[in-house]
Amino acid sequence: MNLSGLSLDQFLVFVTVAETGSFSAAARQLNRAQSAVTYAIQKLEDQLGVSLFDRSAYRPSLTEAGAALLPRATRIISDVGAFSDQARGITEGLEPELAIVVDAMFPMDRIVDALRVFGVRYPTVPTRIFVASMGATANLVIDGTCAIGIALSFTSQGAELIEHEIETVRMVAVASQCHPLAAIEGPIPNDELQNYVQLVLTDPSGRTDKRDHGVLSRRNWRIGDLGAKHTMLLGGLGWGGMPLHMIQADVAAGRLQIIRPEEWGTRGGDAALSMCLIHRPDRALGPAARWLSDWLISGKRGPQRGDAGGYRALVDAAE
Amino acid sequence: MNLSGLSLDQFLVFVTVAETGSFSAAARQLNRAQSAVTYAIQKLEDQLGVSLFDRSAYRPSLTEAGAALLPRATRIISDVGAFSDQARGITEGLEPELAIVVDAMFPMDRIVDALRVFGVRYPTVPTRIFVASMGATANLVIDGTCAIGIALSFTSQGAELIEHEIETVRMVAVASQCHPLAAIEGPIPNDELQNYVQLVLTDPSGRTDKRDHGVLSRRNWRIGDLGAKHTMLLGGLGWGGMPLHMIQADVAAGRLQIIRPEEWGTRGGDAALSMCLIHRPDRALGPAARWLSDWLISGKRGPQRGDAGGYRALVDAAE
DNA sequence: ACACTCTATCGAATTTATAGATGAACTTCA
DNA sequence: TGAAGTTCATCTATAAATTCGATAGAGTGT
Repeated sequence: MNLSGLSLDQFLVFVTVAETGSFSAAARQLNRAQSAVTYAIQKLEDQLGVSLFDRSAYRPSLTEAGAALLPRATRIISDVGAFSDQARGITEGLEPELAIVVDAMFPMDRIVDALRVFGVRYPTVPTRIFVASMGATANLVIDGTCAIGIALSFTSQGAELIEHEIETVRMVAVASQCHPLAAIEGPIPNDELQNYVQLVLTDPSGRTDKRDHGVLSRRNWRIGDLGAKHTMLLGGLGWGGMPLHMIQADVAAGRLQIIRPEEWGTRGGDAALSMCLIHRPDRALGPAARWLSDWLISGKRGPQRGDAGGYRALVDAAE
Repeated sequence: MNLSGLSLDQFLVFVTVAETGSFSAAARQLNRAQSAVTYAIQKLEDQLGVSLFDRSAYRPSLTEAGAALLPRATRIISDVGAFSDQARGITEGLEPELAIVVDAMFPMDRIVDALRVFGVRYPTVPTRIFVASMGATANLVIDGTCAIGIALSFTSQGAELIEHEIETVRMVAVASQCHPLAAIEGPIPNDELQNYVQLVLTDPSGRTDKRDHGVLSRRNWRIGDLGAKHTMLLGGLGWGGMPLHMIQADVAAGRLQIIRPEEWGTRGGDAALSMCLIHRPDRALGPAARWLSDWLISGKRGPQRGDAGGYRALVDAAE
């Protein structure tokens, strides 16, 4: 990698001259002698082999080449600004980056919504989002990969994790429209269900392997990924439980049909899983993580697409 | 704007040390003394107030802060590389940037396809795409705003522009499914059409105002924008001509119905407009513009989404 | 015509980066 | 376990760069 001797300062001077429209004005703005500005630009032009400003008039004007190169220079300067902003944030106690893990069953638009506001509130904190299933979610928090996680509450049992309930996800059993079970109205008895393949989300982590939740059929296909399960349900490979919010569109479009296993109905009405925000008690959350946790726990919603206010509304929401 | 005294060289050293995993190795790679590398990193850490490497072990390792800041530094370095690549391209005769204008009727995916390959062939040439209607297209080429344009051939008549035909666009008359005309099968006589509003694309530039193409009705609504015309047709406000490729999906979905004005049918079968690539004869095209022209004139297609080969195929297509 | 502002240039002073040498800590390998 | 080879921090002298301040020539505006 070769920088051909270019320096950041040259870019800054280039951008400043382009903005102010004059070498002298740029010098004043940068608190430097005008000759320093002239020197910097001349050297930059020498190094690039390109003339950036046309000095034939009283005030210099960008050449075609200068105009074409300016956007890249501006971007470099603003990236450097972002770099030092982030560094300053770190010195002031902000976590360098924030990793979170979200259970695949959790409605992703809640997360997207929160992160939209988060990005405005903490522009310098890079975030890393993992999506995992069941025990794997808690594991990423336990091993410290992620500062906070959103998981099914029972998956973190046994580990010392702090839980805050933030939402319940309604689970429904569904089957493809073309599946035999879809034709049955009303509660479906157990022994009928047992004739068909049940698609069961399996825990790749082994943390909850012992427990099986709502497994009614003898013929189980175990799938590690909720998206894959979704696809298989759509493909008519079997029946299985899904979070309501993920299959609502399919039900409305007639691609999937909600079915009512007898046992699910009696056992506590419709199945509702409670999702918790979890984090390790022995690791203090940084300011950004704390803010995001509070936001999610409080159930706040940011301004929605189509709301009035635009970016301004985001800034307000971020306090 | 304050750069807090940061220098590009520091970023380069930072990235190099992170890549090589050692101060000494970085020094060798940069052809500098090891003390210079140590000095650069120390100074950077001082300026940021953040420790970037943990030197407690034999080999330095990135601190958490260093790891978080590294991506931004890498990006800055690569942006600077792009900047000097672009500058070098300009010195070697590449045009600083390429502006083209495309008639709204032209199938945009042809352009997107060409630009995908173009972006690989000429990564340093920023492109600017205008979309305009009728005479406005030619005007942007005539006044020099755009080096090349894609326009209906008749819109450039009278001006000295070089034309190359590259494609014909089939025009069809359509009306909303719920429009009375949609119910009529077979050719529709003129005096029947005259009872309904015809939506006519108007030329905002005045270049082709004299000529009216295919205007059959007495009741005309003139619209300056093809997308708006599309929307109005969908809304059932009238009938009008549209490029076939733009309304095919609507016809298939039953939102629009193709109708057959008697006069259109007799006058030269189905209306086909020939689209030309145009440019000024008195302005030599730069290498990038010439390449793009040749590509479009030759009717080449780049690798499509879903084709094998991925990025490699793009590079091959770009020669 | 006059005062003002602009850019280019020059020399001197200052700041900054660099190589090279040295020492302490660590790794590797026999 | 010991010897040879690395690695990084530190120091000094030197080389390179950037900066200022002054000056000159040219354009602007009143």
